[in-house]
Amino acid sequence: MKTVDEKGTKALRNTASTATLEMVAARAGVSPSTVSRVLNGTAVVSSVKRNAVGAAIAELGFVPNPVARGLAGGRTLSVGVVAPSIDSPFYGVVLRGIEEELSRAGYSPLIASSRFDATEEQHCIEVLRSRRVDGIILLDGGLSVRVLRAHAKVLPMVITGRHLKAPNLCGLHFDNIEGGRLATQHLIELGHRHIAFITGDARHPDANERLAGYCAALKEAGLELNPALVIPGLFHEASGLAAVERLLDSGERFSAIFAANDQMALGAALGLHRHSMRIPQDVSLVGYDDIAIALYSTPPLSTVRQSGYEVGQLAAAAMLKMVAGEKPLVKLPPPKFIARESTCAAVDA
Amino acid sequence: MKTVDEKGTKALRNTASTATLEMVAARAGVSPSTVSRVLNGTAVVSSVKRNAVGAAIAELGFVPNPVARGLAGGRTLSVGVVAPSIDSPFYGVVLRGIEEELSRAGYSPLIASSRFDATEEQHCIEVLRSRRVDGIILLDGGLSVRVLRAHAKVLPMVITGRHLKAPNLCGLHFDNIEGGRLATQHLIELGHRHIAFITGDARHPDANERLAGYCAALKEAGLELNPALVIPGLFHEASGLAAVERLLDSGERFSAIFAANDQMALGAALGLHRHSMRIPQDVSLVGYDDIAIALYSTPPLSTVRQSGYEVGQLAAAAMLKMVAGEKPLVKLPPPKFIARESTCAAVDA
DNA sequence: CTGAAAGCGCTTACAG
DNA sequence: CTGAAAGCGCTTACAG
Repeated sequence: MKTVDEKGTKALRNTASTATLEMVAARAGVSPSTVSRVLNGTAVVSSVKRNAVGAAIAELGFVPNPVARGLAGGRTLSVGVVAPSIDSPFYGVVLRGIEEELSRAGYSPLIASSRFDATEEQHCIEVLRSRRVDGIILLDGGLSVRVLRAHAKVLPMVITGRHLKAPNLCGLHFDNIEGGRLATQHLIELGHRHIAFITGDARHPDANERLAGYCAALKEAGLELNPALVIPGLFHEASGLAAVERLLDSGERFSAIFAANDQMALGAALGLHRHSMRIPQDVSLVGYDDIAIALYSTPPLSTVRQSGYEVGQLAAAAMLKMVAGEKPLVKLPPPKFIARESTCAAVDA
Repeated sequence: MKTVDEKGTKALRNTASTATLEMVAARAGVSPSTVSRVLNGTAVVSSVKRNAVGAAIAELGFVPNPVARGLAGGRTLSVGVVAPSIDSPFYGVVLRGIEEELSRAGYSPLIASSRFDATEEQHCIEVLRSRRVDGIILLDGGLSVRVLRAHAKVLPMVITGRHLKAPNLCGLHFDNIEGGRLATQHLIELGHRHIAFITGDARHPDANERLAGYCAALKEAGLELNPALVIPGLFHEASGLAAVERLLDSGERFSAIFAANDQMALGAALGLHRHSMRIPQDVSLVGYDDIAIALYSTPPLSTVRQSGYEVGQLAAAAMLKMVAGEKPLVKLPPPKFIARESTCAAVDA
């Protein structure tokens, strides 16, 4: 981290809030309206005046005040983001992707946390709207399509985790079925026949789709689905740990575990460790998401990559398109299996 | 995640932006000035009018528009937060602490990421100020005291990772020396005599203080400091992994490793695993911070707890005090050693 | 292509 | 204790 001193002090002086649009107008010898027009490209302005305004802006170091813009009915250059949790390994990088993409365009995110509760989520949206955000990005919310549509009547909405294509409403959705299939296929190819699956929170579409992918892969391979090997989880580490305990208690035979996300896989890894079962020698383990720490778990976790950073970036880019009045065209990358060290060939293959 | 439907649609109607202060004034039969006064408690208002206003507010479901407030020179009820990174396991929960504390008081955080760069940090501050935030919380920045003081002249600042007590400026700082000492003492008490230390980024005060604590504990125990056992790290997993490789290459004898943060400890754990060294049987390992995943690493990591959530909460609370014109009184909890399963008695004790 | 004017929703001296 | 008025910094019809 570099140290800023003289530089910082200097920057302090010509701070954004000093110059106003009115001062720019005076300096350029035009009316405030004209300045506003060149700023927003909202009308054709003669090149002479346009240049004069440009020069005045540069000389004064003028930066439009987003607050005033917001009040005047224009854009606030801010977009609301409601995340179920701001400090999860997955949503954290999604937020980073959003923040970077947005700030590159001069926009700021206004982040609110719904704590995995739809009522809170609704409240967050209201708060954000009262702050005049130009649009709202919802990360995996629990709101119905009807409610979403209603919001989209008022301002552009981007929502992840769902397929949706209504006016002013854009859904970003990974192919979780394919991802679930990929992970399961990998295990099957390694010779595993008894593959346990730790589900995610069933209220989450992603969770059910990954399960569907697991089932599909088994079926394609002609393997029977053993319901006793499907253990409910809740997407967090503790539930992964508990799932392994249940699995072991059940006495069912298994040589591999596929957890519906990395956090549960990490919990499962600890559970196996507690019972002195080695990964992957005794049990192969696969997660989902490829969160940052997956690379540094011991052993490094094989997983399905679903880049949170990209989700964030694409969601922000879609929002930027929408506020610009253009149609967003989002194409999410397909899920990809990442083989690391938590999987190996089944011994009883 | 509960599903909201009818409820959501309803909430949509009486959205915050509908009623204005003017409407409240009309309904209560008073002037807008009076409404503003009861809203802000900025002057004594007769109880009759106060009640009338209160009733009107309730009936209309009025919520003041923060944007208008901001423009009018009042508070925006928002505070800027600049974090080196928004998706790190440590800063993530700090942000959550801030968000929860702030939103409880009706404030919203405006989060910007400096990407560990002081120039970026300066830029973030400017952006936040142009957005008229009521104050700024800086997480571990690289700005000089002079620059901070200059900013504090204009708006309240809270900064973590430093001891500072200037007007309008409040520093929150954990006792890292004590924390470093605690971790090292624990290892010494277990009989370890050759304890390696993986440092943090030296440009970070925390890093040096933890090192100082390590040195102090060795000295107190009458152990000599072996410089070859102090390996530079950068606070991320990769550097922890690399540090173990260097340590092993050096041929120095060691039975324990103390990493200046949990992320490096996790990297170190992988490094040891790669060389078939078991934790804690072959090498004891201690981290610092107690990030969420420390509890689920294999084995669960012994560490020094420095609650990021509390840092966030306290920083936000201090800011709330300052914007209210009161003196913040922050008392951080002392660091605490958390013994888990990555440490055990030295075999050659 | 360009200005003057009104207005966004609040706050804050200024007068009572 | 309370109003009328001006103003925060911009945008946007409305007229040319």
